[in-house]
Amino acid sequence: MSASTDDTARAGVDGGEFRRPTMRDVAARAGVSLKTVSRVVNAEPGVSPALADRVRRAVTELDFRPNVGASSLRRADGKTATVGLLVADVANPFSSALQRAVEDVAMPRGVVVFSASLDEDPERERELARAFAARRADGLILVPASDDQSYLEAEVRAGTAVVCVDRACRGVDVDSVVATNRSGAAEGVRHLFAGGHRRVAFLGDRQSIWTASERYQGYLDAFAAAGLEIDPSIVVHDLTDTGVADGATSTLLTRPNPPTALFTAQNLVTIGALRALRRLGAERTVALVGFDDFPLADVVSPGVTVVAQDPWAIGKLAASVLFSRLAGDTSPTQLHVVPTTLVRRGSGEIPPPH
Amino acid sequence: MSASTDDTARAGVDGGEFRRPTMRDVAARAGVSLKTVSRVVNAEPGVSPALADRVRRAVTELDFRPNVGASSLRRADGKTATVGLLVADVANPFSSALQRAVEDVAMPRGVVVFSASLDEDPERERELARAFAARRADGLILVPASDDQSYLEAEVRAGTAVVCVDRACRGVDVDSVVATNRSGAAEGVRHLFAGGHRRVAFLGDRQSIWTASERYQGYLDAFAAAGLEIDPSIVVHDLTDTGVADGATSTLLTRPNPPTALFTAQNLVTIGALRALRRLGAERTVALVGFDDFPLADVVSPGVTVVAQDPWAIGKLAASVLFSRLAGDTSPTQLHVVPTTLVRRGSGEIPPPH
DNA sequence: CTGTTAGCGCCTTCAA
DNA sequence: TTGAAGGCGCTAACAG
Repeated sequence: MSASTDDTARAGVDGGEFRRPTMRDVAARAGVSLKTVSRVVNAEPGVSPALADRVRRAVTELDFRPNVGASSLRRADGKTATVGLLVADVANPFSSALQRAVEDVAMPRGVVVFSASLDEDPERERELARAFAARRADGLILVPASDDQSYLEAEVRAGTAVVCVDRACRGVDVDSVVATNRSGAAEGVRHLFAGGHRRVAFLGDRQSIWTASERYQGYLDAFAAAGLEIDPSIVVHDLTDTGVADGATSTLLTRPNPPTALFTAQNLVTIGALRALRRLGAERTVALVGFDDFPLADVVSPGVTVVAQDPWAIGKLAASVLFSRLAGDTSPTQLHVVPTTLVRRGSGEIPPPH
Repeated sequence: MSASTDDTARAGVDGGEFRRPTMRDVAARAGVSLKTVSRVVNAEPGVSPALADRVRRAVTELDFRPNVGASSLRRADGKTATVGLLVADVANPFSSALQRAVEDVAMPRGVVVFSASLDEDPERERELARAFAARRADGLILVPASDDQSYLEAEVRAGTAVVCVDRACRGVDVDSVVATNRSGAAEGVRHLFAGGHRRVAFLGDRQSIWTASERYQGYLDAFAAAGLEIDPSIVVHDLTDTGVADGATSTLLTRPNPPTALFTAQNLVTIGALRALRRLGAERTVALVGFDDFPLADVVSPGVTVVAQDPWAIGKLAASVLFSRLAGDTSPTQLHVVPTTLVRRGSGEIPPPH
């Protein structure tokens, strides 16, 4: 039952598994040398049509799949036609739009994408970058979870292209693509001021996250420019998911002298605030401006006014930069800045009471 | 400038790139044999602590990264600690929740995930499955876009584990994990009947998609069980994105004798219908039940009643099955069925006029 | 406990 | 235009 007297395509493993056909098998079947098969498979010129045809037939008959790992081992450029993508959470709409954009640039080039979620954990960032490097990804697109990417220097020197997205890389000289977090946040808060609000609460994620602290700076900028004092009791950080954002919003709105408007600095925070507003029946009395757009922001009522980033455009740009580096572009690295836009949908235009 | 007289770590490529250190480099630096390095790197027993330490130091000093491709080439099991995930669209909430679940099962095992979007294109399915196979993914989790996966047979025979999700695989004997599409859809429609509706429209995706046709069957089942006639003029198929779903809903509701309730058979269709309902100011007069839950379904007003699938649970199950197959489970393949649940949120409880 | 030899599947270099 | 030899980085099988 487990005896393997057949030496062509059976593995010795039990369960009746077959050995994958190799170029040698294809060559034998087509009656040519291994190198000729290699030429045909890689579309190298200089093979007579007759031979090429015989090879192609053998390839389909045997269901031959070239082994990219083996070929990159010997190949001059060592490329694997693989890139890695590290985001905060693939289930977050910002991340998944980014991922889709990267895919859309990679696929037409025959490049496949590794992806992984970091959950803002610096250790996971390093582990997964290492895991992708061990699989010899040609490039890495990374939404940094840590504040120092110098651990990537060896990879970069070895020829791995790296692009940081959403937050700039630090400790290593590579390209980054970021949005106008600070000025965009300031614009959102100014919009609330323009509507007559003075008590504008800030709800944001952990300040150790670069974008979170930038957006908080924008909030501060807007207050400073308007000559207004900040009330630290309506500033809340460390909101890491919708649940805690919901709770924090409740607390804020049910205390004495509540804010008349909310600025939520991240999409999950916005959604949490939205839930709280609805539960309290306050969605038409308390103004809300969120940073980062999300699906259905236009369908809830009132629609949610946001400072929108374009994750798809950001991803496209990041991937384009990555591939041009892989193609040999050695110009100085750049920090690419993508503008945000204020999208008025109703929630941000609610006037203060009085 | 491009001369390379240095033979240690410089590549001949211009641009000053460095060759990656190999086990040989580590061995030389630690003053041991290559095999000893291999043992330490792979945590094989039988290396004296002193040597192991020297090796580990050399590894960090050189920033050595083992080459998984090369190792799998020689390794007995040929495994790459890599799985591929093929979904309809990573940017769709159902797909991205699924992806996250797969990741959560894979990561603790040191397995990384390739992912790709198929956009319901059968050709892309085959191309990407082939691309993942060429990189020797140990397993494949697949939301089929085509109705025949027999092209995977060679992979399966070669030992690649395959699990189909959302729709059962056909043409190849592998595990599948699906939801109760037909009975769930019937339950959703029955719920509208129970609320007094008789004119219930069906809005769905292309019937060539297995889940779409199953859900349509459920719609038919509910009508048959209730002894009601179907009005084909309020049945619309081929709704492939939110835009066309929005348009179709508008058309349906602005014609004479419009339906009093909508059954939308996919999350993007539900969202499109929602947009149309709001634009027409009909969200509180026309009932709506959607198949498949989506973020913020509870935040819009009224909340959207849905037949919910649990993509995270489905993904967890699919990944568990995959890894148990990879671990050697050879029991007969199964069709795992995950139940759907009706979630009442308001839109499905709107009564008919009169 | 440590090292040597051979070869995984493929591409490079070079010769016919 | 075709093919033979050698080696990429690593591990299996066997020595010592």
